[in-house]
Amino acid sequence: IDRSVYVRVMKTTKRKSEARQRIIETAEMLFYAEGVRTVGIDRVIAESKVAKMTLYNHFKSKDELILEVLKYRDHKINAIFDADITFFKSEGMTPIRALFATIKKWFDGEGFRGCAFLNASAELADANHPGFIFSAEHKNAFRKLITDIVVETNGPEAEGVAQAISLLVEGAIVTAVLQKSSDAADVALAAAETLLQSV
Amino acid sequence: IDRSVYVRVMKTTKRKSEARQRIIETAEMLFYAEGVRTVGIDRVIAESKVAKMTLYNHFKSKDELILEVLKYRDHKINAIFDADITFFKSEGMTPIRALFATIKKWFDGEGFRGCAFLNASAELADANHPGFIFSAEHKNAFRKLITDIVVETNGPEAEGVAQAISLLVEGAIVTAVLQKSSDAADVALAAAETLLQSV
DNA sequence: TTAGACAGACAGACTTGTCTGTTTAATGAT
DNA sequence: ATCATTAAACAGACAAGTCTGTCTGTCTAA
Repeated sequence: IDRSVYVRVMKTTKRKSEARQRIIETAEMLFYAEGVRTVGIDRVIAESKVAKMTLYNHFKSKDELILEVLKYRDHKINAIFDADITFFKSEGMTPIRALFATIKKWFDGEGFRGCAFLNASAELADANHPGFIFSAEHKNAFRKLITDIVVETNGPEAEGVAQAISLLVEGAIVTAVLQKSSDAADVALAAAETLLQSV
Repeated sequence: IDRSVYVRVMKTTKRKSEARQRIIETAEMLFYAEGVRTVGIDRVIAESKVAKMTLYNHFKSKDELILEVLKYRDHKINAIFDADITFFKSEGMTPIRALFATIKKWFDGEGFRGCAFLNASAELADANHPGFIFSAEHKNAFRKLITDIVVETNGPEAEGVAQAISLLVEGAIVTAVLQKSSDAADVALAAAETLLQSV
């Protein structure tokens, strides 16, 4: 392989990723805090200190930016959940309790405003929007995470209960937002343990 | 009291309510189907066949219209739920099963797009917006409805379980939207009955 | 030298909300 | 029974600001 090509690619990639990453992270923050529709492109470029054309060179439209931000948040939230669950398990919690401790910590975190994917799908209000479709996929993956945790301790016969626990978690998320309280996480955990006992 | 004043008030009220009601019903339909932010005032006046000033005579701003539409939908949905639950109970279902039959029917209904109040609070993205506050109150009332149904058959000691069932229902709503399926209602019912058995 | 980032003007469509003038329908008076 | 009055509704232009997306030109760093 021609070395100069490799160097150019690397340089390009590196420079690219700096501005692009700044845009993504700023947009993620703004979109989550104030909504993907409320926050305009001008706001994103101002706060990420980027030229407008830089943004439009990396993303062909706002809709594409929204999708990329959701993908970024998907990776980020998955990593946080993995790390937190691992930590709580290392403290001696059962996997289920570690899951709900992670959720409660999330609810109590500064600036918690619910699930970015539920919010985005409500805001987009269009089941064909790539962001809506991606949100549905994210939820499928999240349900699988819960299923793995349930099966880990209660065996494969508890797989059906995992579906119900997923509903408890989703319900707790939207309830926590409207109640401005993380109490729903406790209610959900108690119910989840009751359901698991009945397997 | 001066009779002419009374007459004038009546006339005013009656004329007023016709255009106002048309606006409210049209806006409810549009807001639910496409979102309160996506649908503009021009769209509402065009489809309700009303002059712009007529709308602004009845509602001082779009935000006020949103709030009034949510109040209208609150009454409407409560009436539908009451009627459907009563019907399903008359068919011999237990109150809990009647509740979930009503929910499943709602999910399977044409144009189901989730809970208007959850959608609105996500779209408004502002916990101080009157529409957000009203949505929280609506959810409190809905949770009370569930509690009453649970207590009706399982006694006051089941009140705690009602909180969990509320989470199952809220989770089922958002899940049904993303999965484009009413299956979540069945999962929620099965879990609710398990929880009630353990009281 | 060259590709990307920066800066900012600009187009064009869309937003909410205001304003003016006309039409409609119900009432009270003749 | 007809006519004048009056309040609401209709129709649509308009202001002022927002939005996304495009374009041009300069700067920077490898």
